[in-house]
Amino acid sequence: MYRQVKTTPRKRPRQTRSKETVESILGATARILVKHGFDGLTTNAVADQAGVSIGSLYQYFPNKQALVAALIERRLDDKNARTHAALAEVASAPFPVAVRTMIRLTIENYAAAPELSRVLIEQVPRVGRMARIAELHQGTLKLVAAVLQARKQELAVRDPDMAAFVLVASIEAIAQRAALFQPQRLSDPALIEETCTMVTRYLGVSDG
Amino acid sequence: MYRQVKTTPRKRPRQTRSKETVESILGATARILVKHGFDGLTTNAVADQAGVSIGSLYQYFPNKQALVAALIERRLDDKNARTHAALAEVASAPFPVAVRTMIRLTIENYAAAPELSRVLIEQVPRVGRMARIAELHQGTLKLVAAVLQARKQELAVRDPDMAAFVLVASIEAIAQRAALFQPQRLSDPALIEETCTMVTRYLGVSDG
DNA sequence: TGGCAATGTGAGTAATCGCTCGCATTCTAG
DNA sequence: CTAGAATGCGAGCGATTACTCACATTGCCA
Repeated sequence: MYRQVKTTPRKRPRQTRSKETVESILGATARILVKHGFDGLTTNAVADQAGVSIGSLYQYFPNKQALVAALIERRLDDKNARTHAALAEVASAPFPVAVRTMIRLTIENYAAAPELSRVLIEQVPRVGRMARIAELHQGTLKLVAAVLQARKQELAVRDPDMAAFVLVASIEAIAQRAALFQPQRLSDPALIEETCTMVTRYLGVSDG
Repeated sequence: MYRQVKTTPRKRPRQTRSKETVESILGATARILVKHGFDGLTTNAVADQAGVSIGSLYQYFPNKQALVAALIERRLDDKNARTHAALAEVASAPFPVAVRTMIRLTIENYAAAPELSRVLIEQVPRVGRMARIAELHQGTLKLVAAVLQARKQELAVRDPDMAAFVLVASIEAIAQRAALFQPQRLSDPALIEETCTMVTRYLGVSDG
């Protein structure tokens, strides 16, 4: 689709002040991206918002795309860490508890910054990271499938891989759509309840 | 987020040749948008691809955004017509049949042009139509909720509105993710089977 | 056939914006 | 304290692209 651009940093910040500069730049990038999209994300606007000079910006980021790539990387790392921690936490919990926890955490994750999530995903065809996303996503599916496989005796599941795919897609979509389009549902306990109901009934476990 | 741009046509094609011109322009727009994204969608590139002059393009479209807006409109109209036809078709069918039909049609819809679907949705913050999308989406939710409400006696559903939200989000996400990320699943009968299983178990009806 | 409406053309303009580079300032270690 | 590394600055350049406008061609109807 797109020719890939280099997003490797030119220089890495060593001093405190330069680390703060980079943080300011990335913070400004996120704010502008959410508010104005990629079109409104001019490097001069970022530098202005961050309170640094345009030359400083280019010290640490080789081009505009690299700004966005850095945000994407951070977000993927964060999400990956959270997912693994959550899965580790519920690995041996009873299914109803595990299901509820995963759903709750997924909703919380999207509720935190729905617009930023959305707009960053949209930049992927432009700045890269599709392979990383696919890899992390596959990783999550494998973990979920492994959990389903290990406890297949207690579940009404035919194919753990397919079940993992269907469930992950559904839970993520419910969380994302609520966050983006129906934020009032985020504070309605029924959102988690109904999502749990759907999952537990599908798995054939009673809704603890 | 964005300042809205005018996307009203400057002139409407009357003769066959001008209608063909407009079709060529929109066809080229779709192809370039899918292949290169909005960045690569220059009006000169569209005119080249369509085999028309840049001046002709501006005869019918006041600006670049209007090209994309026209594609979005078409897609929304198409999807809306399909959804309503499908819902009318299954309104009185037994639930297992109705569920299977809706899932199959949703998957087929996304399977037809997954990349174009994705990239058009992403242009909405840029060219408008969010209100229209929300309206159509609400319409679909209301229709589904009405069906669930009308047959609540036979379903294990607590709140038809919430159930409609959860189901529509899930089915659409499964279809979209399969189409975009795991196209091999599109030809696997288990995809429809498992999705049907999830829905019918959630609704508390037997999986005809 | 002729006149007017419909349609098509594309060179060129003005604005925007990504990015550079020469210079200035601050920090750190010997 | 000094020298060199680290960091910051911003005017300005060159490339790109959305769009115009004066002119040309085709279609249709009386």
